[in-house]
Amino acid sequence: MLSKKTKYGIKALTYLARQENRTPVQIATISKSENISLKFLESILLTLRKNDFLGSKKGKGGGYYILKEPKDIQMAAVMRILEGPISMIPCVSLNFYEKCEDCPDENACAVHKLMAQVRDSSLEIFKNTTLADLCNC
Amino acid sequence: MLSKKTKYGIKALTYLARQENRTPVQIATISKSENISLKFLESILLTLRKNDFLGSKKGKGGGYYILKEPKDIQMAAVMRILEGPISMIPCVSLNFYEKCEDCPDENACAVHKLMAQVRDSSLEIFKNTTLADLCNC
DNA sequence: TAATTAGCCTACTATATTAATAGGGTATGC
DNA sequence: GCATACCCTATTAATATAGTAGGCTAATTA
Repeated sequence: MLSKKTKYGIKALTYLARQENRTPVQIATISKSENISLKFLESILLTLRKNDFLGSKKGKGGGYYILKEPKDIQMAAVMRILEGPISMIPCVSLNFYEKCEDCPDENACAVHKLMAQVRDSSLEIFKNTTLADLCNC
Repeated sequence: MLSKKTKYGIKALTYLARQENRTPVQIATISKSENISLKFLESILLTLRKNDFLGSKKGKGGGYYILKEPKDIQMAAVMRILEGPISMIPCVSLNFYEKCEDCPDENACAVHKLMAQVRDSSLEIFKNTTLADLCNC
């Protein structure tokens, strides 16, 4: 299941991508427009800022704005920051690999084999889809 | 994330698919072989039996056995029984659809658009992969 | 420079789900 | 008729998610 964190994060990114001239938008504005808990959104935007997707401006007239061109923001990167691994199981993860405790040989494991295929196809979509594709800009 | 329930269920299915002549296998045998908690596995096999993937035989010499040919068992069906929806978000689910509370128009929703693509590609894999493909039998 | 604005940061809590455990019940077969 | 092995319900522990609370700090504007 996709977490609300990721869902809200993607919605906020598309909202900001649609702004012209990178005008800062206040958290409260996005919160109201997208029906997202203000404080929760605040922490999500903070994460996106720390990972160099967003910039922020303090004080009056401040807010968040997008740093890169939407077409240069791969959804794979967004997913990994907000959601974590793209694969459904750690033993097939490229960026968050972990061995299964119960599984002696992952090359012989049916689950591993299946989930590796799913990861490949999902990853291809996330890599080939940019923020620009999602917000029509 | 894939639940252990699904992971264990798939492992048990492949184990049973490899048995010749549909000889019943005891829960304890699978539990030891695959390093799965016996009681947890018990409930998983029960679910698979109730959904007509497995048959069971009580008493001495009893156990579980597979009912259909492994090549006729789509992983999509297994996933839906054990894991639930294949999509990452209810609003794009074909079998477990739910509207998002916060989203006024899902056709305009970036998350919806992205997740629909991911569901399509995952579903295709789960539909085209059978138990026979996973256990080499 | 003082007041206001709006992001920054830490900590806490409520809820739900998952994973596992416990314990007894019931049908089967030798 | 007794041992075997599946059947079923209930409970609990651990974990992650989602949301809340409250104060701090930097920037802006008058």
